[in-house]
Amino acid sequence: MGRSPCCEKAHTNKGAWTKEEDDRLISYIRAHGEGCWRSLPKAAGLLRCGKSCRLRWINYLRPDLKRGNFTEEEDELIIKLHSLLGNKWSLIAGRLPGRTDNEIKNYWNTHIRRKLLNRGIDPATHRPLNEAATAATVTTNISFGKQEQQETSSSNGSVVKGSILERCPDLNLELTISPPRQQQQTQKNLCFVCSLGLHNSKDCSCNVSNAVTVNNTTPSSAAAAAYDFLGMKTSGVWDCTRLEMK
DNA sequence: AAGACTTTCAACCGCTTATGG
DNA sequence: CCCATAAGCGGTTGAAAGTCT
Repeated sequence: MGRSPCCEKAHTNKGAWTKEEDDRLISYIRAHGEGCWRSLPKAAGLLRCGKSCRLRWINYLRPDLKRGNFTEEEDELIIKLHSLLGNKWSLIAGRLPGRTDNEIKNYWNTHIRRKLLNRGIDPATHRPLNEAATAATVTTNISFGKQEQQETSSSNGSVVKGSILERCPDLNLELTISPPRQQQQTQKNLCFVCSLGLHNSKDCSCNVSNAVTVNNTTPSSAAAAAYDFLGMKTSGVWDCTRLEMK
């Protein structure tokens, strides 16, 4: 007994999209907005499944997509966010306006992985390769899912998540990162540091002072803490009570 | 010039999560 | 709650383009 198909495959096109299909999808969404993806293909006169339409729109046709090469700053941001979030491409994409999860995932697999390997860094653990080889089971990623949170031990007992939970039994590991789009609409000409939501950082060049609430810390100390955290400048022990960013 | 090999990235697949009745 | 359905996500695939020999 298999999973029911998402659409009637006999009557849908597959493979690369034609210019005409693109035009139909664009004009339909312009006129009606992103509504129900399942019913969209029929309404737009497309022989595609809703999933395919959604993907095409999100990854290729959306007008706010940046396209083009990634900048050095974007590279470094992706690396930092990946070290923090792991393969949560949609979360990472949420921090890079104009970039899609698919694009970032592809870019990671084709460029950044190699870049890190050339630096002698294991792309999976973000630790030096020789260290990663000897401590292969150590992970610095923060877990999100129920299943992952159940992983609290390993053969050598050195899983960071386990030790964090041991040291901070009340820790809420739910990490909420707000999308930057709304801020960017009201804050023009932000420096790179502030574009990450890290206002008041010592590296801020635009001097935008803005409230960043991280639990009970003051905005400025919270921002500084968050910067250190994202910049992995901690002295090896993360202040796990400050992980929640709203 | 041409065939082999490698790289890139759009698109697909199947699973998980969210939502509504 | 439970179930059905839709949306979202991450891993994977494969065609096309690029590079090497």
